[in-house]
Amino acid sequence: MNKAVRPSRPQTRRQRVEEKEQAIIAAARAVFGKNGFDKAKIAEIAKRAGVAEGTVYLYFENKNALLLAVATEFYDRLTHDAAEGIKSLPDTKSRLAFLARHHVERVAAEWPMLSTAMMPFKASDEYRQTEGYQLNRTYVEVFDQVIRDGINRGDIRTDVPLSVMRDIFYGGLEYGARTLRMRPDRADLDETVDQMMQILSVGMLVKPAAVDTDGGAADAVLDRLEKIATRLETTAATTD
Amino acid sequence: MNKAVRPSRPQTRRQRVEEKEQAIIAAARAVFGKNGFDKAKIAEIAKRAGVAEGTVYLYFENKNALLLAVATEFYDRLTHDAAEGIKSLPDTKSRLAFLARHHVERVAAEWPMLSTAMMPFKASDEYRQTEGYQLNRTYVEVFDQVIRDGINRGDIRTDVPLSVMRDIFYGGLEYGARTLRMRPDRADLDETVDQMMQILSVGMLVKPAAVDTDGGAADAVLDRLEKIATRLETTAATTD
DNA sequence: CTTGTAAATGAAGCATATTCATATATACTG
DNA sequence: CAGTATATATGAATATGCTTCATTTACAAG
Repeated sequence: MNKAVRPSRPQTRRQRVEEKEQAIIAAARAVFGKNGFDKAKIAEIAKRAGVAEGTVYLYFENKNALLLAVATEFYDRLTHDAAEGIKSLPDTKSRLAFLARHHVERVAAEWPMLSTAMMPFKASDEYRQTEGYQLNRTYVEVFDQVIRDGINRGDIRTDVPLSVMRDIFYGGLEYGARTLRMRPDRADLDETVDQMMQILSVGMLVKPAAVDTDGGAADAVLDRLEKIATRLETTAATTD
Repeated sequence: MNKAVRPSRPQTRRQRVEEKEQAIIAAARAVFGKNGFDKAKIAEIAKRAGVAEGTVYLYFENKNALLLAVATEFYDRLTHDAAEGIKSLPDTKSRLAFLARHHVERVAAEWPMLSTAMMPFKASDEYRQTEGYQLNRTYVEVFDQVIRDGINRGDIRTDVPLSVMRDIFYGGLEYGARTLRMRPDRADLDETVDQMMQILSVGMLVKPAAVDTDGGAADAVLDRLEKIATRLETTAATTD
């Protein structure tokens, strides 16, 4: 129970433990971020966190669990900021643009960690059973909601499944982020994202111009079909 | 020099060496493919190839070099088949469709290997200096050429850089391939690729060409429909 | 002050990639 | 064909790095 606040630095025992846990996570983030998961040594993480090697295992079951902790913090922030960012945006297009900008910015920043981070998860066919998958799932839920909303508003085409849109959106952005990071000329982030959105939005949005993508052919077919159907329904009650 | 062909199994010394090298690569492909790079044990590869553990290191500097050998074979085939496949295709749109189908099919098939395969390369910021990057570069050159050609023909929009198109194309397809592989319901590959192309082509192709987004399919349907309607109208002579 | 418990330590254990001293097979030479 | 140099092969030894564990230290309660 709480007796009194000791004037010394660390307060209660529990608090000191939490602090240490944070220190280890912070150290891990730094070391993972430097050269990726594989090259990161537990020894270095321990040293940075100011603990013995064995202590790390008092807090995390193994190296993967440590990565998961780092990834969880990252995804929590990412998801939160994504959800927060679209709140004030009124239309589907600007929401998607925001999500794209936000994603690329964050991913490009934490690239070394991320590229390897999800690897232990993504590698296997059982990816779906991993916690890493769940983190990602929660994150992309923000995107999914924007799309569903967009469909209700009539902004988004309905002939392509959500999952396909999601894959193209995030797959494309991830590659884009990587390219951005590698480029020696450090091409402008905003400009690149704009360009990506030019392709993506045209492909996903049902815009007035795109309604007529096929030159009205589909409409003509549908019209004609309706007429025939009506006629068949009214006349022949005999079908096979 | 070639003396005479010995009737025994292995011919010249050089040939036996090459055979063994191939055996090791084949074993490595199998083992990498099973559970990815990390979980693959050199010991198992050696056993499968019928050599001692140390022998592997006579042929390949280390595990990474072995992966590179496997990846090189994969990419060589991939690149060759891609280049071959588009040769007979006349228009930009069908070429892109072919490249997409081809890519997804191959990537989905060799997923466990690939997902980890490029990881040791992709992880670092020096990716561009790796041989893995070069393999990829050569491969996507096929795509780049299709796009450049498409631009000359006026099929492809010019307001978005090639690199952006490339990233979205292959990034999207990679994610799509992964999803396809994970799906328990094993969604139809062709259908999924079609859907992806619906987004990608609208985004990349120039409008006028997009008037005919479905390659004239709608027109064909309409024609057929008209004929059927006419026939129905004339035979069952009951009109309203 | 004593003692039980939580927390921490770093040396030992273990799994694997890689190296190396040694052995074997092959080709060449006289 | 024997002798020898060279290429090839071996598997035990080494190195590295994650993980465990017996021991120690710090803390809180009585």
